[in-house]
Amino acid sequence: MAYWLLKSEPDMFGIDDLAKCQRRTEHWDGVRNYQARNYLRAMRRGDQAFFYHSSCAAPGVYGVVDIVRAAYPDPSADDPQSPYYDPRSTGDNPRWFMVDVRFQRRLKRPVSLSQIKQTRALRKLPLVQRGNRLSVMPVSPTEWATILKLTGEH
DNA sequence: GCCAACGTTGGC
DNA sequence: GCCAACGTTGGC
Repeated sequence: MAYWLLKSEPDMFGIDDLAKCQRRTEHWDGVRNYQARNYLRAMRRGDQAFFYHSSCAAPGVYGVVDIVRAAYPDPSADDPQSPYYDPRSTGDNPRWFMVDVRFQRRLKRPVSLSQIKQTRALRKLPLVQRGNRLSVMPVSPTEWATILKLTGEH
């Protein structure tokens, strides 16, 4: 099983929105960056991911989600009405993919970006690397455990 | 709102 | 293939 981190702007879609979804499950669609897409495609059912809130007053890790469906074509790429529309992606040759994620839990104590930056064991996280804007990134088992420790949950 | 950093686009 | 221009991300 692998670990990941998924960014989202809570004003658009936060961890609490996911908890309110039917079956607490939603498509993680709209990813339009090739590196992030490749990570999406590497995800397997049963993987876990941190739900990270970005572009907000207190950026950080707020919850844990389960990957409940591996990558499949993102239909918003084919929808001219969608902000994620990409005419270069076609039905028989899809360019963009999404996974399904299910709410697992909210962290009792979120782990802030500044905490993450202050933690030596997390220095290699793409999240805190200079200029990094990846919205989907891998998290090593050690990093995963380190972040959970920071929540005080163990 | 500012701005640094980055990815993408498109002319050549 | 180069690279300037542009748009986006995201912390502050």
